Amino acid sequence: MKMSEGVEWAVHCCTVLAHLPAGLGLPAARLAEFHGVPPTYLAKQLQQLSAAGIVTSSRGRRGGYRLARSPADVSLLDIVLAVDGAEPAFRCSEIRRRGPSQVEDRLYSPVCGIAAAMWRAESAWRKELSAVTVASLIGGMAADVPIDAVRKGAAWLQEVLR
Amino acid sequence: MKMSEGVEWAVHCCTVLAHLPAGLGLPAARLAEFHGVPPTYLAKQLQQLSAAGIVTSSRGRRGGYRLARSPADVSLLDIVLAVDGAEPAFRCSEIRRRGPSQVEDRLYSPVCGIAAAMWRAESAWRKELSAVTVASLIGGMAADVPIDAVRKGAAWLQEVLR
DNA sequence: GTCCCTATACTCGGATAGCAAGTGTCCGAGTATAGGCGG
DNA sequence: CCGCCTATACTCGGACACTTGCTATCCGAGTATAGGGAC
Repeated sequence: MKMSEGVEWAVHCCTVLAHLPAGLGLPAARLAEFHGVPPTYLAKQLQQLSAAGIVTSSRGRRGGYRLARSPADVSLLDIVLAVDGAEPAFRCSEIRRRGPSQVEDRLYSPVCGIAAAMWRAESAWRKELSAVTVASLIGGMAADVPIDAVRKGAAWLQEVLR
Repeated sequence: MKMSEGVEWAVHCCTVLAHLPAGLGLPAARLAEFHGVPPTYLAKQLQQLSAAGIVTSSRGRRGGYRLARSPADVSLLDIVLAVDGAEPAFRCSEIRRRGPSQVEDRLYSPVCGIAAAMWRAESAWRKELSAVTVASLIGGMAADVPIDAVRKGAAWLQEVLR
């Protein structure tokens, strides 16, 4: 089981977008440049974030992406579901109803015990992810990202937005 | 993000194997028949369970698979890791160290805050899975599986083991 | 000097190839059994 | 009648195609801006 590579990019992009001055947007090409990833592919993830209502886009000159909501209102779970898909990782194909031991459909319990256990675990996973927001990530970065990197990033942003 | 289809099969197989009389094995073909899945592909999952030390196999006539440990000592997590791979779903590619804001490697904290949050969530997921064992699954089934299905399954097992 | 218009350059969005991993299958290596043969 | 030996049938294990979905890319649709011209 592996998560799409684009999730990592999308989360990083959101933390960058959270630092934009209100009303301004940052083009996908700039975000790709900042993170050193293929611009054309990153565009795809940003489109999915846009479709999910996490970011808004504006076209044309001086256009780009910006957060659609407050950083505190965007959870890690929101981003993961937007980019990686919302359907659960475990899919029950109801094989318990096949083979020589099968009986009438109406006799089975609504959910298989194995699927229930799997979904309980996924629920715990989602709960942890929903407890983390872009705002809290940025808060953690303050004590985590090298001060020089912060400075260089801010300078770059200044340059690009001009 | 999706889990391998084989995980579901493997878990079901383990619950069946737990019902075998001590010392006897059940061939992959019989397990496939019981669950109504492709025999040749199920064999692959069983090989992985065998490699992980969850089941043991014996070749030749009257051979087959049986649980290597007590059902209470086989967790759902064991099976998932064996079949679906043990590496974490989220892989951090350290993109924070790329682009215009990069600084010397030694200045960065050992783990990226985003990766830490992701792995915390995965840890919660694994914790839930490790709390469920084949034994507890079987216990739950007692109240969950139609009595007629249990009876037919037991009869089929009797027939096959003869 | 001010307003308007047009051309331009820049942006996103969806449609389009390439590739890796999961899915599905097959045949060869190995072993316990069953039957036959000799004692 | 008993024990041994061989041939057999059945099992797992790894090597081999195929398909799906992720990865990566490109070109067309749309828009704000900048510059020039008219008033």
